[in-house]
Amino acid sequence: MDKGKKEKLLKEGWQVGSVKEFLGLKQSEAALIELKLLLSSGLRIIRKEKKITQEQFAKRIKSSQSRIAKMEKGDPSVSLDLLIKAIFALGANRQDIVRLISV
Amino acid sequence: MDKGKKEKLLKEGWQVGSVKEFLGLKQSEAALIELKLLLSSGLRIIRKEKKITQEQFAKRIKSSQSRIAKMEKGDPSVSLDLLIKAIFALGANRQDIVRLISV
DNA sequence: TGTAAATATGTCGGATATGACATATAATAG
DNA sequence: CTATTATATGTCATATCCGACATATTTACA
Repeated sequence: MDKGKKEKLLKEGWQVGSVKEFLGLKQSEAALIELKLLLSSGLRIIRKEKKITQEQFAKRIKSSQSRIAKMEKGDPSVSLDLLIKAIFALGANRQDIVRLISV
Repeated sequence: MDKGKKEKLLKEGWQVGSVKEFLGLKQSEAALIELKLLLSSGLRIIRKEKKITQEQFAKRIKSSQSRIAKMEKGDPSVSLDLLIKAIFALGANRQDIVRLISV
């Protein structure tokens, strides 16, 4: 490939090395899902430690029981924002989050 | 407060200890914002390490330059999901995320 | 300086996540 | 078993976030 063309392609985003990066995108999707699952199960564990029901917790954070259930089940409709907001609302701090997602 | 009433209130969410928990909610909001800011600046650092512009990066992850700018500036319209997806897309892994948010 | 590249800011229509609700299923006691 | 309580699942209207675009501002460097 000639130099000028390569530069142009690079400027446009990928093209050069695109297959690898396509995999990269799928990888990062997978990494995000893994992360969410770690937080989902962490949320459930912490809530149970606090000995409250999904319904009680939902009222505290002005959400709904069904959404809490979805959070803890790793439902794809649940955002990272909501998950982490919920974990913080249970009294956890950043280090607790770190512990949850470190393996 | 009599026992039955307290149980009923607890069942409804907070009421008992509500001021503390109100603060707790604001605290968790603050914690979430702090977290996002750590990731925002982390994203910028990693992108610069990779020596690519916001525009190039945007094309790779099928986003837009303006959204990348907002991510890195900690704009409130940017979700945690998008931030972390972007960081993963730059080749980072979970441990890298952990490093970014550990103080 | 000037000027081109990079980044920031504002806005918008469409896409996705939200709480709420109904209802189904599972778990726990009596 | 069978009530009662807890959790799960499906759906919906509204709220929020998204990429895209236009444009302003900042940065880099001749």
